[in-house]
Amino acid sequence: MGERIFVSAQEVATKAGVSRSAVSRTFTPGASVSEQTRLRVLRAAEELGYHVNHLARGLTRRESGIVCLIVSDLATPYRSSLLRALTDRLQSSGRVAMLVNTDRSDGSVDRALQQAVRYRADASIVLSGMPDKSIIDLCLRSGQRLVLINRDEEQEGLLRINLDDEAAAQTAVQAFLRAGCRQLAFANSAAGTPSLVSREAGFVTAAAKLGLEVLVERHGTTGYECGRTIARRLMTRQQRPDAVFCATDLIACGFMDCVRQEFGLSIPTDICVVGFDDIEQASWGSYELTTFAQPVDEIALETVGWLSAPPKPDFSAGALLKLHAGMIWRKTVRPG
Amino acid sequence: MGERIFVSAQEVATKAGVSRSAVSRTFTPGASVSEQTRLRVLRAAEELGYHVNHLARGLTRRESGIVCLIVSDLATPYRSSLLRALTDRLQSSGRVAMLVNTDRSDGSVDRALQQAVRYRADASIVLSGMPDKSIIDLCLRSGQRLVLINRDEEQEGLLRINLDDEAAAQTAVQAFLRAGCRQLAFANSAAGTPSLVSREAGFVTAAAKLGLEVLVERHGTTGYECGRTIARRLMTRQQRPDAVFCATDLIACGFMDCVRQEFGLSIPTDICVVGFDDIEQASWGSYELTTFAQPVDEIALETVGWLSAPPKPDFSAGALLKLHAGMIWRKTVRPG
DNA sequence: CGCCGCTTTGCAAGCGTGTGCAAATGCTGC
DNA sequence: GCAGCATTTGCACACGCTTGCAAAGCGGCG
Repeated sequence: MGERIFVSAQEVATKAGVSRSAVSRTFTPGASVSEQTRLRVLRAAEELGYHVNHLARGLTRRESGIVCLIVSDLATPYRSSLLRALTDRLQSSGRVAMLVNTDRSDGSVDRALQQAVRYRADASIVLSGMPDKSIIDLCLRSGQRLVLINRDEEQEGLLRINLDDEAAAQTAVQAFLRAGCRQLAFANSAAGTPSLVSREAGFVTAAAKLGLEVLVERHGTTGYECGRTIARRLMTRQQRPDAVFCATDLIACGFMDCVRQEFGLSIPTDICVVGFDDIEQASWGSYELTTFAQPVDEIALETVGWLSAPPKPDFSAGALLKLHAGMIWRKTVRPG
Repeated sequence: MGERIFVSAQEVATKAGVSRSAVSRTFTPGASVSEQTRLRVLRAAEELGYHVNHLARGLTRRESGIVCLIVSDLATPYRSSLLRALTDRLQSSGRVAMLVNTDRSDGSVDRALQQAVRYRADASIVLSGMPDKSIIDLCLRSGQRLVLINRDEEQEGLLRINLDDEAAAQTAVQAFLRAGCRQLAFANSAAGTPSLVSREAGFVTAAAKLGLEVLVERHGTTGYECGRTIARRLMTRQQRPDAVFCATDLIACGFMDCVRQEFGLSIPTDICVVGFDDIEQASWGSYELTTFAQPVDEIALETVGWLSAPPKPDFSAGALLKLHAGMIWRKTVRPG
């Protein structure tokens, strides 16, 4: 037990009666080996249970195949589905994902990136938090590719993927108008994340352009409970809203449950609701929430596409990608 | 761009005016270095932006610090919360998680474990699928620790963590009886996962002991839609159940939505429902589901505890840990 | 001042792999 | 049989780190 007995390329070489280089070349795609020795090596490797040591390989190749995913709120529906899409794409491109959970202390995004550097990750994908500029520099200097998803960071040399939150907000306003709503509201958490901020701002300005004011309410951390609390606040105002855009589907679910159960309202008759993310629960029978879909697969596709792209100065020098979040019509907004 | 310029221990050594060993020892807890040189090394390292290369360290130490998590259905509430607990505990024990998603093809659990061997992972934790015996052997021979969660595998030398599904099922039967239910049913998927199987078997035999028969319905893959379909089947039988134990909270949610919306029943007046897992949605206002809680934190705790334990033959030689799933009383079962 | 014991330091041999370079091999055409 | 060429092979160094071992430094005590 605990012997840690690995078979090395040398052993395979002796067993197959070739040099160690031959073994190495057999497992290096595109290297020069004759078919005959290749087969002999493969057979010997099979019998001995040999597997290339990727730590050693990463050491010499200066390319580990590791991509670091830096995530918080891992157990949240949207985050976990993005995570699934990313790992899936990464794996089918021959890479392997290293997962760093930054739920605990703050400043841990920086520590996560240091971890990535220590393991010589080829790239890091940040789904949460804002890394310090000095750490970003460290990563870039280490030749690490960096992708920030839904973050605002003006640094050059990295890929940023954002959604067109403003456009979505504008669409929401129009949908509410067509449904005949007069008093708009926005339900947000107090987290102040870039995407949340721009959804709110987009909604407010789009409404303002049409001469409408919106009641904005912010509270706590992004999630179900936040939605419930905001519903209570919003529905006890003298000016009750008849349309509310929730910054997140989770918030929307909480909002709807509270509004129905504690205020006896029915959706969309009394009040229209729109969410954002299109988590699985949004399609459940209790909600049937009209919402905007996070293009999770597209995000993953673009991300690992960029990782695989040759380092052309124009492309890999950094870019901002703005993806579209399409509206999913369900039953929480009255059709125009 | 893409220069991959790393600073090595040698450079730090020259800058600090010491030998390379001194640098290495500075970053090795418990090694013998004088405070004076330690500080000099740390300063030089800081200025140069040096970070120990964990690939190289893993090579010599024969201990990579990597733990491989093998998961399917990553985006599912229960799985993602278990994943969060595990990464959290792993990180605070100084390890790092490598995530392998086995959603795609079958046999991929085996490939995932091979991946773990290639990266010389210290351990692998399998949350899904059944690895082949030969691969398990490969892992054990490689000195890798292996943890199977909710899997049935009779192999020696690894840790298995299961829940006491039978006990939970028995508790459910009793709760239903106390609520005055007469016709029991079990809603399951067709996945045939060990935990699903033993929940069903436990429920059926516990009922049988009390002279009750249960209507068992299985369909499709474990999830919300499965619950809806089963509800339709169960509620159109001539013998309608008035109590149903769902193998999973997701199934229960689908079941409840369908039963309320398509059959106009109310819970728990017309029918009692119990789920399993205690996912976040179970506590949402639309469900308030009485269910059994997966002891996620305890699972994570036991797992990394075992990983850290010294390889005593009696303990680390393998063990079966049966954890308790406590009942969470909400509002889908009439109180006795 | 010399000896002893303890801590600190440097040397050098690994860990397992990739790869440039030169030697060896095989093959073709005369 | 031999020159000429393409392919295959082996040697040896490099990658960045840990660690056993012996030498060096340091302080105390007789």
